[in-house]
Amino acid sequence: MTNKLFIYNTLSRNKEQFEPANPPFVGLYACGPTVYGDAHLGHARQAVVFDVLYRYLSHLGYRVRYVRNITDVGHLEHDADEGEDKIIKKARLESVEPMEVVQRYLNRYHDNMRLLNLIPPSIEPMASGHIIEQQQLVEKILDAGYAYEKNGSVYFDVARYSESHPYGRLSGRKTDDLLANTRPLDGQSEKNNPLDFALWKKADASHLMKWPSRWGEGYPGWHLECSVMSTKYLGIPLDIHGGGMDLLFPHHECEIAQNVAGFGEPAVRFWMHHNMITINGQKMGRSLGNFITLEEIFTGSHRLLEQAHAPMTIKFYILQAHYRSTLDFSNQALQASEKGLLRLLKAVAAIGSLPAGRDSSVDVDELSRRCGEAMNDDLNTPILISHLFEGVKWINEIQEGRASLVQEDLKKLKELYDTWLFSILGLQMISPGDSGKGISGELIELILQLRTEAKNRKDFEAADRIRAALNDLGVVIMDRKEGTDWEFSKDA
RNA sequence: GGUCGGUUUGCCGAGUGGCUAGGCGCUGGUCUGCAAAACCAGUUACAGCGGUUCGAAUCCGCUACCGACCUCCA
Repeated sequence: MTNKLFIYNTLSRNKEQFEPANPPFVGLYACGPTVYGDAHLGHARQAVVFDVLYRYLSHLGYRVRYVRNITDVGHLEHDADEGEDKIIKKARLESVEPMEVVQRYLNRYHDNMRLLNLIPPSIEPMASGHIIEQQQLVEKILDAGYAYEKNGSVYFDVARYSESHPYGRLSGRKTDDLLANTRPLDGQSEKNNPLDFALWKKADASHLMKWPSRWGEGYPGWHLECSVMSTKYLGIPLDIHGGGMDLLFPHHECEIAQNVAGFGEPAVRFWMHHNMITINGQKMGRSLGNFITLEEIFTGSHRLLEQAHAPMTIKFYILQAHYRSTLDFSNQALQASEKGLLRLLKAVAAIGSLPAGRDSSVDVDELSRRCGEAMNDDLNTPILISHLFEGVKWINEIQEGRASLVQEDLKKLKELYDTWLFSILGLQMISPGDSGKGISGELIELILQLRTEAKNRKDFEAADRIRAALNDLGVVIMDRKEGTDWEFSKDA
């Protein structure tokens, strides 16, 4: 497992060597958000994980088409029979057009993603823009005999399907178990079987978002959009389909069933699922109401937050855990990430001014190799980051004169960070200059000159007073051998 | 209830049989007028019990606790 990329495939529950179906092209699809509210930490994890995958595949030389959908219709609030579309519900609450809700939260989502320095997907299709295609897939499934129409709605026939195909393979479920453990539905269900799911739902007169179809006015079921849009833009089979573990069942299971029924094959080669962010040991989610939005984190406005955190801190915090592990939120964890990231970035910023040595006491090539090895092992970003800190140690030691690198190796070290830290992990330098309550750098320099003069007179009381006053204004002073350095404190 | 997963040092979090990740914190030291920063050193854990093995955090079994999914959720 050295120079080949291995990815954990949920289908096999094993790490498998990744090869695209049609090299050098890679089709990557990830389930994106339903835009009826602000993105929270969990959405950030989804986006960060697949952004890194996208970047890494590109780094390996693949030509990747990355598709991330936007769900703007068809997502039911409760049970499929009695549900109300989430977007519509929000629109009613806010007395606006459904598409106004979609647009508002989509814009905000994009703002958040930009702050996290994520590369926009190649294509970001919306469910509402693919109604015709979704209807076509419903017809195919009907023609194949795996669905039935009832009162203007169309349902997938799970029982029929599972006679000849394994339903539940991805999520490790058995149809019998599912049947035994499904709650009986309230009222009179139209569905033949509780396991059946909606492909097309009839819309009554009051429904805001609906489209004409041969079954009457209605709207598509949620699972349909991903089957349609992933295959439309990435073909069959497509290489990687990702999403949160909470989508494994029923969403992705239904997708596979739809694909097999409609296209004759499962369509997806690798299924990747990232784990959840937890808070107090519980999953952070919209339904539990225990989520913290990205906006709240960036501004520090949530009651559980002790301070605001920069987008890069959030990203670093996410990348310090492996994507298949749960990641627990806490102020302490976030602060630890922030400090670590600042130390890392500080060292990296200093590479350019390191003196070249006559020989190299450490092996940059070896470190670089290990970075690749970490990523090849199912995107082990925590290990990659630990290697990047190894380099930090070197940089600091070179500054202290206790290690050395020849010019060429210094250049390689710089390239190492350009590649792994900036290009693949997609982290950015945090510029502290925009904080500090509008004090100009020149003014600070002037004051520091006065302080240096005071120090030279041995008037330490004055020097300390100046330092304390500047500190209150958010300016941190560091006396070095070469002179006094300063920076705006992070929470100024 | 069913299925699946987890329990790692003060905190976060890697690690699938021997080579004691990493970050944060803490302690001591170097440097400094003092701080800060930086560096050095220390902080050595794997829920419990039993088994396999020359050797287990890592494999097997049991127990306890936690969680995810089974309804929408990244």
